Amino acid sequence: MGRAPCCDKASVKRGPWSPEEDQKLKDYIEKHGTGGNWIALPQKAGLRRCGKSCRLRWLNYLRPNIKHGEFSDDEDRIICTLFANIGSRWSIIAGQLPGRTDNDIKNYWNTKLKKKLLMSSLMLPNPFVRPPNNINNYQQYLLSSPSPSSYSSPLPPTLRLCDNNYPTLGASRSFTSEGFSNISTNLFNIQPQDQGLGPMQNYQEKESPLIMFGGAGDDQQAASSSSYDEHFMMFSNCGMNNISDQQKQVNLGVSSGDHEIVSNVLDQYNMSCVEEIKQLISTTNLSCNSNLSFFVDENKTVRSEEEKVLMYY
DNA sequence: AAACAAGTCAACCGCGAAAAC
DNA sequence: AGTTTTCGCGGTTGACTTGTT
Repeated sequence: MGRAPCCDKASVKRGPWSPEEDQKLKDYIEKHGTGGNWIALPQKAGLRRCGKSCRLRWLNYLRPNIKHGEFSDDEDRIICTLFANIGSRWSIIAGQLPGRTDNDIKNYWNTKLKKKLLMSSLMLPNPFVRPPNNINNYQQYLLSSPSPSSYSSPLPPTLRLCDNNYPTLGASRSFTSEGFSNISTNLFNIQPQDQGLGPMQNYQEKESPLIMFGGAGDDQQAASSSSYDEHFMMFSNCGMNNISDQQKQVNLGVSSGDHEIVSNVLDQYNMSCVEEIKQLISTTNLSCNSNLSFFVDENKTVRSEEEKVLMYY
């Protein structure tokens, strides 16, 4: 036996709203408010509509100060950053964008922004590639890049999205996607067979700057305490399900120390995106069940990982 | 010009949470 | 304290529009 329907579907009108219905609903709510009862409202307002339908119509279309039309670059950036952090929590994201509705943002993400993001990810150079020594302005370096983008990126170019289920780097043998929004930001070149070897062995050899936000347990400690240097940084306390409180404390301690380390390292690279990354770190709630992983590597095999991104989408 | 494909977005659905009883 | 009702959310649908062949 299923749930009782909220209204008699046979007697209510469905489909697009007519201007007359809109006016009736608007007039009623402006005069009486919603009365805290959407189910009873349509009858009182003289509408042959389901209460849920009225609520949706009001919230998404009729209520005052709704903003329609193009999303700005700032709005794009807010949506992308929040999505990377909290996933498809549209109502929360909408809360940060006055005048926008969760439905609008969800549609915008699904139909446009996701693709826009992907295209910009494929077109822009890897911003974590260390600029040549004679270039001390990273913005300049990007502008002189041989692969300029015809797309405008809604994100700082540091953020590239891919499926968290793809093999992650060797540091992450205890890294899991449990409870993780299915988007994380990754750029890495580690092979699946390298997983489980531990972080330092792999990355020191490559002599590439790698900054990783994410990981847990041994990996995190190893990266943070034993041999961090300019080649490898880690910041996170993610993936800490099923471990002892004591271990959690260790990890949390490690990650709070890393924040400063990461900031210092980012400062060294003189990149235009540094402030955005710092912002991302500071706004990310790294709890046991939520995390942000962020892998960056200057290795030239980045392109193949981006093709995986394409497959995912 | 017609047929088809792809994109868009308003609206619907069903579920879990919260509130009311 | 347990049950029922309502709300709010995220995923999905499908009618309509736009683009392509």
